[in-house]
Amino acid sequence: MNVKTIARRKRHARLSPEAIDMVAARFRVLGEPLRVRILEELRNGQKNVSELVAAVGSTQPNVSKHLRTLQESGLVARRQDGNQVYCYIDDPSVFDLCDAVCTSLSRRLVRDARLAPELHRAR
Amino acid sequence: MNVKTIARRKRHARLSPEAIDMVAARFRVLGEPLRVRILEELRNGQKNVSELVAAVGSTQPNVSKHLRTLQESGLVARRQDGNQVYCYIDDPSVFDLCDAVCTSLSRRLVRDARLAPELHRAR
DNA sequence: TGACTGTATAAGCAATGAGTCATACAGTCG
DNA sequence: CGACTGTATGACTCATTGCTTATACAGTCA
Repeated sequence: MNVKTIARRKRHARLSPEAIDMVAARFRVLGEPLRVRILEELRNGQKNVSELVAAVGSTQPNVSKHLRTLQESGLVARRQDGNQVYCYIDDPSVFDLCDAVCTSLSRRLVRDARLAPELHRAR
Repeated sequence: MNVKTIARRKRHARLSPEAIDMVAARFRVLGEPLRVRILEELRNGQKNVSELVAAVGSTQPNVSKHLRTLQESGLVARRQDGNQVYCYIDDPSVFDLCDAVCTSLSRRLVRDARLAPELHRAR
């Protein structure tokens, strides 16, 4: 696929199969709670792997693997400093996605609450 | 979780584990190429199941199952009309997500092309 | 050099989920 | 009613992937 195929895409034009695969792949990376958690932790600044392990409450190999996934997708970058590896957000637009989803979900929750208020009454 | 917990979330405040799970779940729904394809097909208006099956080139049971997933996540709604079931977008903000990902991906592709132009030269 | 810390990787297991096939169900039409 | 069409569901297979454990590798410090 030409490099700028996606960029040049007209509004509402059909995405190519390759483009759809890339879009779905990006969403799939964000479809894992632990990875979203890691991104949230990095939202306030870089952290090294150990700090992330402690912050998200998982094992070091597991966090390391998720960081690899996040890096390969271009969302996170890593910088080695001596013994440690510092991770930081490489594509801040990912937070726009998260915020948009939060907004959409909260709208839905409020709407559902209106439809069935008895299920959501404060305790 | 209180209904408006997500809605009231402060900017950069930490998301609750439940909120993170919900966000990841929404992304996971979008992490399947066929589902993105179905959403794209519905972008220009409602379609019944048979039309979707023909449009996306999959089997009827498979499309039906993905439609169920899309409906349960609140992205798509269905309306029965006689023998047929018409599907339509129930949360148009999903296209904002897709477009944002496309923009991000194209930026990355262009950037990578600058770093390694020989890999992206037009054939 | 050797001991230690921080990170990455490999192997194995278990769960998830996409796809297929067969079939059930519902609506229409004769 | 029976035949037919459109859609949903259940059972199954297979590939993917998250997690764990053990281990390898790299950097630091004595």
